[in-house]
Formats: sequence, C-alpha cells, structure tokens
Amino acid sequence: MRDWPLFLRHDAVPGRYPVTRMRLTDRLTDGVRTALAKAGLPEPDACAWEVPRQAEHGDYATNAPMILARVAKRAPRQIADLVVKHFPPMPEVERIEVAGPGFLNVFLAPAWCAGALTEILGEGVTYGRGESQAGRRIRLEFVSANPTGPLVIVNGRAAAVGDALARLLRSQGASVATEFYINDAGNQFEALARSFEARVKQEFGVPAALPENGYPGEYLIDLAKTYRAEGGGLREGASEAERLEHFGRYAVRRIVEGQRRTLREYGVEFDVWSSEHDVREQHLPERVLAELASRGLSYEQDGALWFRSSEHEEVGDDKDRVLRRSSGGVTYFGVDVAYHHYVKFAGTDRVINLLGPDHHGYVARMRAAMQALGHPPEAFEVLIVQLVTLLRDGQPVRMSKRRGEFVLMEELLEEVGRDAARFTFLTRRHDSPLEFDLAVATRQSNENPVYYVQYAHARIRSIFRQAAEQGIAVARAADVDTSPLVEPAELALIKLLLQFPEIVGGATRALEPHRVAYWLQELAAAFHGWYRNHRVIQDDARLMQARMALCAAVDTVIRNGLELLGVGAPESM
RNA sequence: GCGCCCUUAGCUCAGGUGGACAGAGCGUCGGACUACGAAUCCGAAGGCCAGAGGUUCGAAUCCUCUAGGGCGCACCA
Repeated sequence: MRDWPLFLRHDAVPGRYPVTRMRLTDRLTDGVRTALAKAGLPEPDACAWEVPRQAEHGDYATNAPMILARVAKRAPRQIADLVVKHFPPMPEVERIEVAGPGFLNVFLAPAWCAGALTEILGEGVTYGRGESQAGRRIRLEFVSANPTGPLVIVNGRAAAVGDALARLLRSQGASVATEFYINDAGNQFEALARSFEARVKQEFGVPAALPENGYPGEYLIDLAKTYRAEGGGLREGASEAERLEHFGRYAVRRIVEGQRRTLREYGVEFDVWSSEHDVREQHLPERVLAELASRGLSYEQDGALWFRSSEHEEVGDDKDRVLRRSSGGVTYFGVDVAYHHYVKFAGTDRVINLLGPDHHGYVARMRAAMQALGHPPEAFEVLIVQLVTLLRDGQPVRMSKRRGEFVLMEELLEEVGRDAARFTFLTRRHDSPLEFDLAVATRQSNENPVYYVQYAHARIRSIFRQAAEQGIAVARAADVDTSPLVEPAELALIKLLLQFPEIVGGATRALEPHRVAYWLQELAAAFHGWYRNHRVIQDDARLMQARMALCAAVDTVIRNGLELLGVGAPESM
C-alpha cells in the first residue's frame, strides 16, 4: 500500500495562468463608480450586473441605484438619472438608460463588440480564465468509493462534478490537488477480507460460507480465480489476523486498481490516492487525540474518548462524538479529524469534500472539529452530491453493493459513452437528485444535449475544411476587419461570447459547473440559428473573413467550455 | 420524535447574493434543404412556480405554517 503518496507538494500542480484582460462588467462598474463620485453620491462596494431577458432592457443591467437609495437618501430614479448624466464615455458603451423603478440599462456599442472578437481569438485557449483564485491552494476530495467493489453510477456523477470543479478552480488560478481517499480499514475492510477469503476457499474446493455482512458480488469470485491463477494460496498456517490482513490487502489493491482504471477511461485522474490504513500507521490519530485532550476538547466517559462536538452548536451537531472506542480502536471520525488537520490542511487554504447524501449527518461533527482545531469555518467546505436514481425503460434499478445488484460505471461508459455521461451529470445541480434512464439515454443518444454542443464545433471545423479545399486563405485574427459584422444575429452571438468569462467565474465562485453546461447549450443554439441564415464562405472576401473570425471565436469558446467540463470536442461526428 | 435537503410545463431539469411579461431539452402538433453538415432551423400548444400567510416599491427566490417526497440521527464507515 505504499505506492500512494500521502503528501503532495502543491507547487507540483500546475494552475496559474496570466490574465490581463479586464472583465466587461468590471469596466461597467468602474463607469458607475466614476459617475456616482462625480455626482457626489456614495459608491457601492459591489455592483451586480445581469443580462436582461429582454433585448429592450439592454445588454447588461444593474439595480445599483435601488440598492443605494437608502444610503444616499435619494429616490432610485433620481440616482439613476445622475449616473446616466455623469457616466464617462467609453468605447464599450453605446448608451445607458434609466428604466422601471431605477434600473440602469447598458447597451453595448456594436462596433466595439465586433472588434472584441480579435481579442477573444488572441486569447485563444486562455479565454475564460481568471484570477479570482490566484495563489489559493485547494485540496479537493471526491469519489472516494469504498474499496469493496467496482465503481457504480453515482461514483460517475461525483467524478464528473469533482473533476469539473478542479478544472474550473484551476482556470481561475487556483492550485488544486485532487484526492481519492481509500477507506481500507475498519469493519468494512474486515467484511471484505472475510468475504474474499471465503471465495478463495470456494475456488480451491474448500466449503466456505460468506460472512453475515459480507459482499456477495460476483467480482470477488472472479478475483479469487485471478488470485489462484497468480499462485496465491490458502494461508492455512497463518493466524486469523494475518489471514485477514493478507486477503484484505490483496482484494483492496486489485479493486482499487480497477476503480482507478475505470476513472482513467472516464478521463479523471487524481493527484493523490490516500489511504486510511496509512494514516493509522503513521500514528496521526494518536497525535490529534493528544492535541484535542490538551486543549480540553475531549473527555473520557464509559471507557471511550469523546469529542465535545455539541459545544459547537453554531455548526449544528447535537451530541458529542466518539473518537476512540472503549475497545481501544480509533473511530473513522477520529482518523478523519487527524488526517484533515495534519495532512489536508497542511499548506492548504481551502479543503473541499464531495460526499454522498448518506454522509450529511457526518458534516456537522467534522465542521465542529475543524473549527475547534482553529481552521477558519469558510476554509472547510462539504458539497453533497445527491443520488442518481437509475431507471431502465422506466423501471427503477436498485443499487446496493451488498445485494450485488447495481449498474457499474464501466457499463455506463459502454452504453452511454464518456462524453454523454459526463455532460448529463453536469446538466444538473450536484445537490439535486437525478433520474437517469439508461435505455432512454442510449436510444436517444443522438438527441442528447452534448451532441448539440459538439455538433456546433464539428460544423465549424467543417466550414474551415471546406474553405481549405477551395483554397481560401484564412486571415490572421489580428488582421481581420470585423466591421462587416452588423447583423443582429451575429452581434447577439458575439455578446454571448463576451459573457463567457463571467459564466466561468460565477460557476467557480458558486462551485456549480452545471452553469457552464447550460450556457454552452445557449451558445450552440445561437450559433446554429445564425449559421442557418448566414453564409460564411462567399465572394465578398471582407465579410467572409469577418464571419470566419466569428466562427473561430465561437469554436474557441465551445472548446474551452467543454474542456472545463472534461468533455471532448470531436472534429467530426 | 429531532435535524437537513427537496416540490417549477406531460417527462427530465435550469432559473448568481429578490428585480422589469416564468425558461431549456425531450415528448406532441405544423412547417423548412438542387450553396458552408437536417445530429440543424422556424412556429404552435403546454404553468395559480405544492398550498396558505408574512417581509418588500418588487418574491419561483427571504421568513413562518401545512401537505407530499428524500436523507440523516451508532463506541459503522
């Protein structure tokens, strides 16, 4: 088990990207600030911009005057009028209007929008990156499935969400270490060891029954065959403890190897594979128990050691929790506290754990422990990834490893495909339960939203292939005259492209990758609609080059967006 | 019993820290290719945002209660 590093140097993980471009909304906020200052009004600490649903309300709108009304003791519309009056001229803005109860509606200048294409193309793969997380070191744990069987469909959801979060955070400058924690100790480990030993005996023709709480899945039968084929024996002379250790370690190693392989096929690689067994071996639990005791955060009762969890009512735990059992063993909780305190928080600004809904009762005591040990409350975050209800032709498929009936991630990959599976998981909020009908997803795979987005990319690549076949030279981005782009549909498309950094930034801030997935569908729709009515390759060379630049920019954003989700962008489909 | 999450179109789901007439995909119905990919596009139907109160200039969004659903409440992990 020594092949998994417990510690990882954060500087080994790439993640910082230089970004010089200033966000459009930051520029607009500056304008509002300047105007307010000139009018002698107080400035807001922030200014929320939204993209109005209706075109008449402009390209961006803010309710800042209404927010300021109370502090400034002026009517919202009066404030808004003053902002409009003093708003400094800037190339981005064509005009700014007051509307409704005191909204400020900003209309972007078409010529500036068209010109921004050059900038987007110049940024290329870095377009969408930001600096909001620059310099932050983040430890992100997800999946962490028990090493008692192959990965199932919920693990696929957690993997998709966790991997996308890592990509998002890195895109905003964070240094992220992704981690898979292996629960290779305790009762479940013992149950696995006993189950596997029974299967090995059966393989050798020795009658043996599975233990009460054993794992009946067929994978252990297969594993027993492999074990024997590799020359493994029954170990009859060894003590029970030695046998359990031997069979348990073997099973865990092979099962984790399988999980790792599946995740790799899914496109998810972890920076750290850590092991509960290792944490125990390094005596970290004893250390943290001593530290808690010396700070008066624990007490002995009924032969066990308890953490004063209930003294942290603000985090919502209602009772104290056992750290060390009266039988002497440290609980999973005790080990986890030690691991978080000494390892996860070492040189880390922020620890994020993705857990299943069955662990949500666990969150409060961990939060209390982290707080007690002096970690800032906001530095420890837990996201609950809700369950996947799996259907096959409308019939629920029960998922229980113990009963041996479940749908494997490998099957999901084979039936639905990597891109479609990941995208589907990412079109739901992670904290909302998801219904996934395998039969439907497979049968209607051509109508899956992921293909809609990928198709836009493939179409654009096709246009450029066509152009190449016709011997048309594509101008360099910096040399393209974008002024011929005046059609409403193409300006709308460009304005959408300008939103991309905001969307990525917002998705990162909220830890909600699904926002990117939804937005990409919107962008693809705008492109398909425009494409239908506007010819790219044509005799008017100036217009053609401008439109090719537009296509290239759309393509750049789609590829960057899919990349953030870990979804591929095929040249042709 | 206590606590947490959820309830939006026929179905599956979006709706930044409350904002200006509620959105998408699928499904249904009706249209569109002798030019760059029809895995596409255009249009229609479909909603008392579970229900009732409250806060607010303004509520799907915040608060309270009710009904329905999920999960958690171990010296398991």
